[in-house]
Formats: sequence, structure tokens, C-alpha cells
Amino acid sequence: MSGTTDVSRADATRARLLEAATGAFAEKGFHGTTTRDIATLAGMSPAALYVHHKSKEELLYLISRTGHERTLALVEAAAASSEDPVEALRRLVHDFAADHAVTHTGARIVNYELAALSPEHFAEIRAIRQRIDRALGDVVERGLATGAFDTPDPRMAGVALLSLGIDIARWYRDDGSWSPQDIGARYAEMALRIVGAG
Amino acid sequence: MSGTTDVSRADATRARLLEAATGAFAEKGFHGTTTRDIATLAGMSPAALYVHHKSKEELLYLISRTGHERTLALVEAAAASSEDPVEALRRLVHDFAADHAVTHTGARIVNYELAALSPEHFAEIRAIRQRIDRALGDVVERGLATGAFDTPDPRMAGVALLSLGIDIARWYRDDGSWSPQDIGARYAEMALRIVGAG
DNA sequence: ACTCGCTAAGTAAGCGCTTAGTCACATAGG
DNA sequence: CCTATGTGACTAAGCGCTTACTTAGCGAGT
Repeated sequence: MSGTTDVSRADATRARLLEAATGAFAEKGFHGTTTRDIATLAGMSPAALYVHHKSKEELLYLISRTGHERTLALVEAAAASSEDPVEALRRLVHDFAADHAVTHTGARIVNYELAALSPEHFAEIRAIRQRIDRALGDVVERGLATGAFDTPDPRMAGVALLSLGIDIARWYRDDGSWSPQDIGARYAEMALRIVGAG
Repeated sequence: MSGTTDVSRADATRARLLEAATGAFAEKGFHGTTTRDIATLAGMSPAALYVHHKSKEELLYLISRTGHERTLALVEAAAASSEDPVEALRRLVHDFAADHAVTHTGARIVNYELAALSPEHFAEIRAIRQRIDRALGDVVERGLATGAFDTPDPRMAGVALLSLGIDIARWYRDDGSWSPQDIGARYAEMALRIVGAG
């Protein structure tokens, strides 16, 4: 009982530190954030960070890996959600865009702080990104194969679709007038126009 | 004459420092770049930077302002290049996308290092960005007014068009297989599909 | 029941190092 | 001699991270 309590308390502290790091990295970038910033945001002393994590870079890696894995799961689920390429792509772009809006702080780190990762961590993350690209590319190819899509350069269209979603992390603000669901729905329609479905 | 020579030599040195800073900021970010990185890249001693520039932030500001002014000029020229909204938008997106590919190092700083600017410099830059947004928005509105475009949410379509171009700065590599002209042409076609022209 | 030693969580202080920026001085052209 | 250009040596401040230490809760031995 008490053991369990201790473990969950430690986990909560780790999570607080990760949340603090996410906010700070998203706002000021990895190199613009100090370990004191993170500790202060989490309401702890600078040394507490090192009780729970090996280094500042490890915090970045954990945030980046978690975010990438969530996105990969979301994209693969959407790709497999329907036999119909139109419906699969609609859901993929909808969920991808809405997720980038909801988790825009994390998504900012995921997409714009890759260069601050260690070479080993970067290699691991890059592999996940390639799986995301492939899942999207497969849906586009399915649509071309069935004749549902019509685009002169499918690979470039795929890059553009990803850009649309990723860039949301750059411009989205919580106090804006568009909800993540609005954005997801509109972006899904734009995506279908881009690939010539309709 | 010799006075002129001296001035142009100084200008060349300033330009070398700006180029070095552009490369370093684009690769490692403003906070991840040291003044020694910049000076070394420019082939000078660390102190030489301060002969020609007030601070590291001033370098960022100069790079950012120059880049934004170039983009604004390009966008306004494209918007005014044709009475036909379809042709104006085609040229705008083509030039915007191709320029982000050609100048991707500078464009990366322009779009992803805004938070590192001083508050005063940021305010100035933001004003330029708003003029860019407005120029694009005007073209989209013209297309809607003439019935050439058809889109349920023109403001969101405008944001998406900008995202398409801006995100090129994130993924474009000089050794890739697509030329800036290829990208510009394909992206212009995708843009017209997004706004429902066609 | 009650110490005792063990462990995990957390901190105050500060180490070794790097940072942006400064300054006295050297050099060269006029 | 004067000004513009550039440098090596320097400084104050801030960085990531470590260390020595405190505190609190736990099971084991008696």
C-alpha cells in the first residue's frame, strides 16, 4: 500500500517535470530553456530534476518519443479504419490536424526540436517518422489504385498533406476562434481536394 | 575611391557574418548557436562580430527583417500581377513556395525563430507578417467575389495555403530530388484545388 | 511496541565550464 | 597623426549537472 503510494507519487512528480519541460520547450525551444526554468515551473529545486531524469536531453527525448508514438498510432488507426480510401484519408487528416491543434505544445517539440536530440535518439525518432510517412503514402496509393484519387505527383501531395497538419503546431493558439474539431473537418475536406477526390 | 573601397569591404564582411549567422541559426537555432560559431564560420575572431554588429540578436533581426521584406515584396507583386484571381493566386503560391525552397535556411529563421527576437523587433516583424497575410487574403476574396473560387471557409483556406509554403522551409533539403520550380508549380496547382478553382 | 538501518525523494550550495559581450592594443591606408 | 578594421585576453553572468546532506516512510529484529 505505502509502496504503491510512493511509486505513484514518484510517477506524478516525473509527469509534473515532463509537463513543465513541454511547456518551456514549446515556448522557448530546447536551448532557450534552462533546467532551472523546468524545475521552477514544476515547483521544485533545480536538483530534483536529476532525481527523476538523467539529463535535460532525456526529457526532450521522452516528450518527443511519446508524441511520435501517439501520432503513429493515430495515423495507422485511421489508415486501417476503412476500406474506402476516401474515408480513410478523411479520417487520417481530420485526426492528424485536430491532434496537432489539441497537443500543439507537444507537437511543436515533436516537429521543431529534432535537431536537439542526441544522434542515437534522433535515429530512433526518425524511424517512427518514416512509419508515419509510409502509412499516409499507403492510403494515397490505395486511392490512386481504385481511381478514387487523381493527382499528378502523389508523393508531393503526401508531403503537402503532412505539412498542412504539422504547421498547425506553429500557428495554433488556445485562445483562437477555431476549435480542433473545426480545423480537422475543414482540413480533411481540403486534403480530399488536394488529392483530387471529388 | 579608396573610401568607397573601404566601405564595400566592410559591407562584404558584414555580409559574410550575416551569411554565417544564417547558416548557423538555421541548423542549430538561435539559442543553440554561439557567437564563436558565427565568427568561426565567417573566418574571423569572436570579437570581430562586435565591430560590425551590436549584438547576436541584431544579427537575427537583420536576417529576419530582410527575409520578411523579400517575402512581402514577392507576395504583393504576385497579387498585383494579374486581374484574374486564378492567375494571381497561381503565381503567388508558386513564387512563395519556390522562394521558401531556394532560401530555406533563411526561411527557417524567418518562420521558426520569431520567439528569440526582442519585443520591439518582434512587433516590427509581426506587422510585416500581417501585411503578407492580408495580401494573400485579398486575392482569395477577389476569387470568391468573381465566383472563380469556391471554399466554405476562406480564412482557413488562406492559413492552409501559407502553411503549405512555410513548411517547405522545414523539410526541404538542397540534395533532394525536387527543384524549387517543380515544387512551385505543383503547389500552385494544389492551391487552386484547395480554393475550389477548377 | 520500539528502535534500527535502509532506501527513495528532495534540497542548498556550488563546481567546472561556456556564454555574450568588452577593451586595450596592433595594423594599415591616407 | 587619424580613422577604420580586426584581434587576443579578459570578465561577469549563467549554464548543466553534482555533491553532501536532510527528511520521511518502510520492514526486520528483538
